[in-house]
Amino acid sequence: MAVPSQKHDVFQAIADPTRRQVLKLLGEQEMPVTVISGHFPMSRTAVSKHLRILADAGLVKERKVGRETRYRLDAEPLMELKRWLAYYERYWENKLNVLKRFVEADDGKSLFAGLEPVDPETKE
Amino acid sequence: MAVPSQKHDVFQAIADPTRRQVLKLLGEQEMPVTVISGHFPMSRTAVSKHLRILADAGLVKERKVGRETRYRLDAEPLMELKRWLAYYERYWENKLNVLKRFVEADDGKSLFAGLEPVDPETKE
DNA sequence: CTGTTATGAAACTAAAAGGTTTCATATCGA
DNA sequence: TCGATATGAAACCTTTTAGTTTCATAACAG
Repeated sequence: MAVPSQKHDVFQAIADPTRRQVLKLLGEQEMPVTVISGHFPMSRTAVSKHLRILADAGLVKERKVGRETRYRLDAEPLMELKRWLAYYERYWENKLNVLKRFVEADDGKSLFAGLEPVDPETKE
Repeated sequence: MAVPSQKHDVFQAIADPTRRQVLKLLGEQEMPVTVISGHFPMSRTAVSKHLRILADAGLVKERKVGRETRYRLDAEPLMELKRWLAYYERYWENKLNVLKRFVEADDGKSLFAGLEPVDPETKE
């Protein structure tokens, strides 16, 4: 119930440039497939498929209005991406990367190794 | 020169679960292909290909040490992802989403439309 | 009712992705 | 020098992906 069976995950969904553009477009405003596909050099059916993939990942929601289906952005699943990304932030935070990684990995023992191009390959 | 020709971009690179695991593994420590592939249920060659894709996206760096090649994480390209993601943060920040989007899009005119299920389909 | 519009499903295609196995090359160790 | 180790390149295979075209269905407008 929490995870709607998801054939496609967020990482996969945003891997395609077209789909990223679609997301951006739908951020502005809800719109039907025909309008969306007007922004792309491909058939409406192709865009429709992209929309299904996005919907699968939970990134867009659909709403029927008469004979048309309106699509809109749901950014919530991007939080997973954000969390994933957060893990790596420490690696680029600043010039202290090397030191920080070293300290965290080594728990403070041998504090001064690894600050030079010392290379763990000298391990024996 | 700035952009190293990149056949693969970051979005594509992290789309594959195996590659995400490789990244995580390499965050801990630099290591050669043989060691890396020991963590995966596939051939060394397959892992090697994943590494080339990651390297293509700039996410890993290689260093030759004798007969082996050591790979290590370079998280820098993930900043592009972070920037991309930042755009969407406003959509999940809090319950004021609807209001915020409306205000930003409309530049303050007609402040009270759109707060109800008003639906732009009533456009004529 | 009739024709037009909006859309998804189906069938098909070409190219890319993710693997495998085999082979060539370079470095190590003795 | 010789055999073992580490690795990338090549050729090949299978499944997915991104598109296309065609078709059926549902809702609208007269």
